[in-house]
Amino acid sequence: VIGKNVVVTAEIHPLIQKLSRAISLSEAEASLVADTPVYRRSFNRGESIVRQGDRPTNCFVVIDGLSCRDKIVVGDRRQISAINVPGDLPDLQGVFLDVLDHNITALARSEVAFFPHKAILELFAGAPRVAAVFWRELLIEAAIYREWLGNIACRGSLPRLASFICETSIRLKIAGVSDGYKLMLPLTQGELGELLGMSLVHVNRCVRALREEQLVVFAGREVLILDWQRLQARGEYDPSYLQLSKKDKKGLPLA
Amino acid sequence: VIGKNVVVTAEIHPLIQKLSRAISLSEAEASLVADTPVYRRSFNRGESIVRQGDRPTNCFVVIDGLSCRDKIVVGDRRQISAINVPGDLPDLQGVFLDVLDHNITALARSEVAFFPHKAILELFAGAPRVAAVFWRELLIEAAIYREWLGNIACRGSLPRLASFICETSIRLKIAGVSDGYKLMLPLTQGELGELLGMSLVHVNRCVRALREEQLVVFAGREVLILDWQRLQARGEYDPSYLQLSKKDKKGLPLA
DNA sequence: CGTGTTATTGACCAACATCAAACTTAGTGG
DNA sequence: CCACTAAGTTTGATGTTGGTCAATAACACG
Repeated sequence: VIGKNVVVTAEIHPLIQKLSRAISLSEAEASLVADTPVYRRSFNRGESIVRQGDRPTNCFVVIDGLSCRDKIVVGDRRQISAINVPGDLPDLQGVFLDVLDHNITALARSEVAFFPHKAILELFAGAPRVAAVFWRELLIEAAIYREWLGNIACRGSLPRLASFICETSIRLKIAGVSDGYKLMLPLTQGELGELLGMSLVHVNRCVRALREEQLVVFAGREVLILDWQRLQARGEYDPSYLQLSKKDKKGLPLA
Repeated sequence: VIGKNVVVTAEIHPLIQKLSRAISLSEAEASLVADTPVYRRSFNRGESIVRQGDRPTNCFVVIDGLSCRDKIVVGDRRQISAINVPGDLPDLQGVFLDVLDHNITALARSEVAFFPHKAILELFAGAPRVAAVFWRELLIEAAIYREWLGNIACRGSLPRLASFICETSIRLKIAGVSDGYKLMLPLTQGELGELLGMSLVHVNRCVRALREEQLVVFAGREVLILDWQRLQARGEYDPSYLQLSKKDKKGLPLA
């Protein structure tokens, strides 16, 4: 739990850190945020941060690492519906809805900061600009789902994979954990398949195709983008749904 | 524009009507809501209510009719990513994000009530319980997207169509415009295809299959569910993501 | 060094897309 | 009321994408 004196604290309050990226907080807002108690916890790859059926009383912000939303769909098939990057607040759902309909699972060792629902409700009531940041993020999350729907429904497998890499590159770069070309993405090809709605075998074929086209190299838990523009073209990727600011776009050769 | 005296007004303020279904408004809340000015407008089938690229200054609540979110994905393919039913507030996006990344198009003659962004922001600041209603709805919308992702990615075409009918039946029933068995759904099979991510021809075959299995009849602009339970089974449909209350479930033989 | 996980490749097959054409329905104007 | 048109539906034939099965190779970890 962090005290009032934010600036000189060794550990910056994770919510302040997160919000400062989006807006510049006033003194009053900052101290309001700084008052919300947090406790940090780490999760290893494969661990559930929250589970389907849970009725959480806490919410959390991702400080570091990578996680995903997932759900068992039919018999044994798992669907991954979203990737969470540092700065995300993936469990707003728990604040407003009773019971969780999916899991959030760590894909890499992740550090998260929990804080009580009550705190975030008070924050929303007391600092509308902070609430607006979260409205925006939730709306962008919805826009990402729509984009994925379009990808899975309309595009072939290779553009689908290419689009995913483009999107994730941008999101990791905004989150400050990638330069946009070298991505730390510890996903197995099986997980990529659960994400993109295709079989493990076919993911492999697409990965190979992207390598042969000199667009992307998959190296263990890293992904290297060799040619951003051609990759974007291959994925017919238009990032407008991400609502990027000019600052966000810097450093990526977006068409 | 509606005055303060809500109860005796001939036309009930559409937002009050909408919110009363979710929570019981206090006097103070009701009068706050009643103060937000609205103007109504009708749209014919095929008309855009808002368009990709717009920077709207107004938001709207659907009073009656049916509409969808849609977007041109690749060359000429349109993807429909969501259906809006009466009571929905589909353009919260415009309040918090600059530019719209998709259209909202009327699928049947629709009546909507517009009100300025400023009004809804004031409402959120002044009535947190009202804000909570909209948080919930946006989160459920996101849950619906996730469910559709799972459907398109994991399930065959017939369960996909069956699931869509189950979901829409429930949503129309909650909206108060269907008994859950007879749905007013003026979608062409082409539109169903854009919605489910399959070709018009294949939609037709699935429609026929559902008819032959005596589960659903498509009659012009109406859909009749003959056997809810078997339809649900055929679609492997689990509505938990809709966060239904007990009241909502009444009248539908959900497993 | 062995054991389990992940990646890679090939062969085969099914679901669904595409193409093409006939048929039905609804709307329009004479 | 009928003829005409446009939109939507239905059906068949054919082709392709990507799934499934199966086996091997490369790693990773104790």
